[in-house]
Amino acid sequence: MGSKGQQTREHILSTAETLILERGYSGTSIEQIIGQAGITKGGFFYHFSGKDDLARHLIMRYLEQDEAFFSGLQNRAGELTDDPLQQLLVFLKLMAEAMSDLPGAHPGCLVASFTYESHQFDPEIQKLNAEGLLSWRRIFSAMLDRAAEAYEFRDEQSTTELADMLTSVIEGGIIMSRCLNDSEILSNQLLQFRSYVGLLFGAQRTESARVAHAD
Amino acid sequence: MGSKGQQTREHILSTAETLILERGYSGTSIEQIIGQAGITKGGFFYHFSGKDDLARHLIMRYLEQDEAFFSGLQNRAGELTDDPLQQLLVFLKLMAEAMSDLPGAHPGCLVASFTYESHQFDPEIQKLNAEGLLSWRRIFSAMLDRAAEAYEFRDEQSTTELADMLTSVIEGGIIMSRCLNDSEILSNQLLQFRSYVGLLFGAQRTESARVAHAD
DNA sequence: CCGTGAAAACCGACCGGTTGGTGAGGAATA
DNA sequence: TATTCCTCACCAACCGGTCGGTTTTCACGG
Repeated sequence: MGSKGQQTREHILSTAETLILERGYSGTSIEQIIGQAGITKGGFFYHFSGKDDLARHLIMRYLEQDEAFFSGLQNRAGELTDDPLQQLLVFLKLMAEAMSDLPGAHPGCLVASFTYESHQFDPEIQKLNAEGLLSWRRIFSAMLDRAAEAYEFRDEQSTTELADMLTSVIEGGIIMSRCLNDSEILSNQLLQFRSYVGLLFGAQRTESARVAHAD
Repeated sequence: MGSKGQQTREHILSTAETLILERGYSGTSIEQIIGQAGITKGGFFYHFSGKDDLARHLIMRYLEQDEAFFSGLQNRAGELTDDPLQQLLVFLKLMAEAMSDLPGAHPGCLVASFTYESHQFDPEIQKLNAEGLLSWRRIFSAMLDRAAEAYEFRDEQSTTELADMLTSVIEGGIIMSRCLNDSEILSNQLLQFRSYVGLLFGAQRTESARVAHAD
């Protein structure tokens, strides 16, 4: 499949992503990337026109992979249950398990990394970054809307805000997991959010044990 | 008060913090900092022994300021109500208002910024960073514990996980607010978390009306 | 199966500019 | 006037990026 060039290109991208998540974008030199990837400067600049070009391809790749990951979980949840709320709860549980299964702490989110260095990037990359967040909002709020339609929503909580809360909890959980080097935190936070959703929808059980009883 | 030197030192620190939150630590050169602060390189190195020394003083300063901010909110909440749960809910509301009142999006959290560049820093700074997160966990879980003692906690949810959720929601909310340039997101996320706490403690309504009545 | 030629993939020396950092000395301050 | 505070010229290392040249790859005619 992938020609030699495509393989190298992909190898550069994945090496660069790892390094950048550890050291930041400005803190990662092209020399470090090529040293780690085992190629030379000329090889790098054959594949990318410059460092910004690398950055652009990095987020695009990251957003694609992330969306594939989410839709994979969504599909599995859809196979396991037909109820929209249950699908959401299963989705969250699966994600929590996936995060818990990671070897070591979560490597980090490229969108967050770039956001904390936003002045280094041209508007195009910043826009891609923001669109990533918005696409997650879309994915999550769509699931919430389906659940809200099937069940009656306890109050008029905006599904957008709830969707954003999931993103927030993920981003914040990643930071805490990394900083404290405790991979359980992110997973626990996802389950806390799941519990919140359960309470909001008035669902009676989330886990094997029951969690809440409304009113 | 502050002697001339102390003033300059403080000016360097605040200038550096602003720049670093925009551009990252590695992405901010000493020349940029001194250019913005209006001093020369020699002046900078009179106050700090190097860039890492600046970084160390930056987080220490940041953590101090942050703890002062939190305890300020806690005191105000303590003045307004005696009930521990109400204090927590007021605390969260005050924080949400403070975040909403910010001109533009939240400038960012230095702990998060450093975490996404962790390989640039020596273990001492990483430890300071982690201790910052742990101190927030302590502050928040202490408030939650007081509320849990006064009210009976619906289930055995760990207050530590809840405390971490507040930190997560703040960190994640900051990222979203900055990336989407929407200062309301962070504030909304805090209110979502407040609503979760209310539900967990069995409180039925959240807004200006009364918030909780135990069982 | 081989040879071949052109395009694709890669190398590494080199460049100008920037980086973090130094040190000798001058100005402000108390 | 002694200490504190700051300036300025300078440095070696490193940065992103260029470029002329070499190797690999592969379709295609023999």
